[in-house]
Amino acid sequence: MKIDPKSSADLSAQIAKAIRDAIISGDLIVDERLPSESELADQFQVSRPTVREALKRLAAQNLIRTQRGASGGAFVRRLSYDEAASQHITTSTLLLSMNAVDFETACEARFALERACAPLSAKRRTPDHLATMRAEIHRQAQPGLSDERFCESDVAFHRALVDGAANPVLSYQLAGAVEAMQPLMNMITFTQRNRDVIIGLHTRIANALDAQDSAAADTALAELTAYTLTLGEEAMAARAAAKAQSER
Amino acid sequence: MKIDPKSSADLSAQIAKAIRDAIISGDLIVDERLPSESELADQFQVSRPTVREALKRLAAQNLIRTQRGASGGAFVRRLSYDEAASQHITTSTLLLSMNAVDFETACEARFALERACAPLSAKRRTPDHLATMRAEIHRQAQPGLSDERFCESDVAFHRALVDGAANPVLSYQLAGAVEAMQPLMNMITFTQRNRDVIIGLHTRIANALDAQDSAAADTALAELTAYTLTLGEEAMAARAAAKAQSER
DNA sequence: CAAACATTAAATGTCAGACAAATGAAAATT
DNA sequence: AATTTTCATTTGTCTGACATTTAATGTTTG
Repeated sequence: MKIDPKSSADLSAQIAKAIRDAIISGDLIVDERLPSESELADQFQVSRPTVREALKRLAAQNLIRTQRGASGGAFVRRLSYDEAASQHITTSTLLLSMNAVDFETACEARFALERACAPLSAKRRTPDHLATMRAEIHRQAQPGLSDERFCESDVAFHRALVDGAANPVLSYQLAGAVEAMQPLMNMITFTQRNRDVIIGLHTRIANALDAQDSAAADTALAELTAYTLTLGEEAMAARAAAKAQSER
Repeated sequence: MKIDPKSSADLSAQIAKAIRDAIISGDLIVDERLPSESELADQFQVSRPTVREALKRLAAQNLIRTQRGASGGAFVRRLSYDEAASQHITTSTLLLSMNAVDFETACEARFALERACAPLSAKRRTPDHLATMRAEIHRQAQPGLSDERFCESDVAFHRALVDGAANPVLSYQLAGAVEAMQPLMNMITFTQRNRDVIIGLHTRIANALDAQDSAAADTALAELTAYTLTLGEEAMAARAAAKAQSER
């Protein structure tokens, strides 16, 4: 584990990279303790604050955890699915908002990926998944539900669908696509009619998964994709019109 | 933007969270300059090293960039697709290796997602994508190619397939699934016969996309999935046998 | 002897102040 | 007018110190 003193990059960035590489390559294994900050400072020939900045970078990526006190220190952390998913969601959300990704692109990506899960979910969904989906459908039908809550429930429904595939890697990957859509979905105003259509399609999807009918699930998902796209287009058009109005 | 002095969490973590939230909520926009480190230290009532640790956390997530000198400082950074994808790949790879994800699970996830891209790719692939795929197929057929290079080319082929869908969000999401599989694929020893089968399937996929025949592409991908799975199982069985041997 | 308590050492968390290095802008010079 | 010099600002790094947490050790006591 060495750094290049001639490099123009920050020392803390170099040190972080050196340790990160050691973790990725397997030189440092899960729950192994890193040398203390003073020892690392000696090893890399830098001061302790510089080492600390490097460790904070790694902590931000959930690669290490630190513990105070005697026999404390920095330990290589086992990355959990939940943590990885939450990181992934944050990054995806920021990526979409900062690059002004249009509704169509995000929507297409999300539903394409979800349709990939449907056949597996039809095969493996448990009663638990079905119950979650039906509970969310019920919630979506409640009168007086705000648009935001409706979207939240929509996300929960689709996550249950994805989780039904019983593949944690798939769930992790999909979490980013599904959750990152939420800010975009929140721009839509859902009329009662809109909701009825969506709830109807959700019900068809749940029934199809219940009957382990993969083809029916796919058809319903395709229809939901098309419908969501038209809703999104309408919302974007309405926004554009409102903007033109305010600028006049 | 405030922090809770009573919280047990590190001050630098709290400050990083406060700034991160401001970025996510849109209070801080792309290319906006943050206050200088001394000013932030005053605002949050902490010392400059503490502020610096917080900023390094954000830098590790590519949320800010820093510039030295007069009129320098920390600026909110636009997250690019490439950066987000590379972060996603690192996280996915670590997640798989640290949690000892089995070949079957990862493989299933990867191909399920890829098959979701195939219809879109059949519709939109450009001559460029087809050329890349054919070039990689040609590379895969070269004699004396190491297993590692073969896998590398395989990844390049599949990324071209995904990119053919012309949906950057999809490409970003898939990058994690495809690249993270590489370490697992590297455990496989590809015989000439194995390679021939894979190259044949790759050719069928390229031809199908060329002909914009989505169904044919899906069939070939399904066969490739099944074949890769058997190869993986054999490799894992061989590994287990070798281990049993060495323990005897 | 065992359990409760006090002590201690090691480690991270935080702070204060200083200097180095980079950099853009203003001032001085040619 | 163009070039060079100076200068103020800001991040990068270092030194040294103190606070806080925590486990291990030692001590006392029932």
